[in-house]
Amino acid sequence: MIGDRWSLLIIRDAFDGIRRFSELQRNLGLAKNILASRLRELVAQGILTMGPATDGSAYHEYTLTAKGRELFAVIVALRTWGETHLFEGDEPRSALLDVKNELPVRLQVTNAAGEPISSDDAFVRKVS
Amino acid sequence: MIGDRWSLLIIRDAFDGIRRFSELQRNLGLAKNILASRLRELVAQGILTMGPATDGSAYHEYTLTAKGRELFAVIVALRTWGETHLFEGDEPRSALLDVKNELPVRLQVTNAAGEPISSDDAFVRKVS
DNA sequence: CACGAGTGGTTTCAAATTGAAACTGCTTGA
DNA sequence: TCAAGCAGTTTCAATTTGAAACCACTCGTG
Repeated sequence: MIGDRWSLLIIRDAFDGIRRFSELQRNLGLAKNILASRLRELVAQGILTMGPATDGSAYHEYTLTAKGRELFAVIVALRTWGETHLFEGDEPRSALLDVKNELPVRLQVTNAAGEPISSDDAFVRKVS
Repeated sequence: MIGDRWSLLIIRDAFDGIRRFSELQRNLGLAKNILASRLRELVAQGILTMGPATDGSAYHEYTLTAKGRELFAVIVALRTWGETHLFEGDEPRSALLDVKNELPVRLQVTNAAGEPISSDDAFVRKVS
């Protein structure tokens, strides 16, 4: 799933409201066969569904399932990191804003009490 | 960076304290040439650094830079999603816990006021 | 209602990437 | 001292990618 170049970008676009095959292809600039293959995989994994278009046309569109929408935090995290590290100086960038007040969205790793923590404050435990 | 199968897994292992080449290779089960190539790339991108080993041996080890450590939220998000969706039933899984109280770590997308939001509550704005 | 453009793919084929295995040279511990 | 481990590199076959051509269907326009 995360194991390739395009799947997460497709999911990101899906969160941005992109639903159509051709729109995805133009947006991402990937080959149509690769896009078709990735969409097939994402549908098979239950992250996207293919349904009839909502605009009345005979085409169909891809939308996120509940399982797919749960990737929101992943996309926000990657977007945040990318915005601060993947640009040099004056390149075009974008921000994720709250619909209501248009202030930037934030992402926090917290403990059970809701206090922000860093990687030093956490450890992994194997669970059988 | 996110554009391949192994880089994020290497970074995840780095957060788990894996620092040595051979340890990464055993853990991830990838070919040594691919691992060497990915480590080179990650170092070149300033996500990892290669330094002398801290255990006194003449070998060296890879550690996360500040830029790399800022990927913590991404790794936590992916880990959380994977734990709830990538296992069926009784397979081995792991949890990320707070060092102090051993309670699970959580991840939240919030607005500026700190209130949790979903993908419907946010939109992307292009900024020049 | 014909037709040119757009949609949503599949097929084909060359080029790039991956992965397994063998090989190398240095280090470590017994 | 010497076998095992570390940290790679090289080689080569197999898989994956990406560009381009092709195809069938649908839409809007005149």
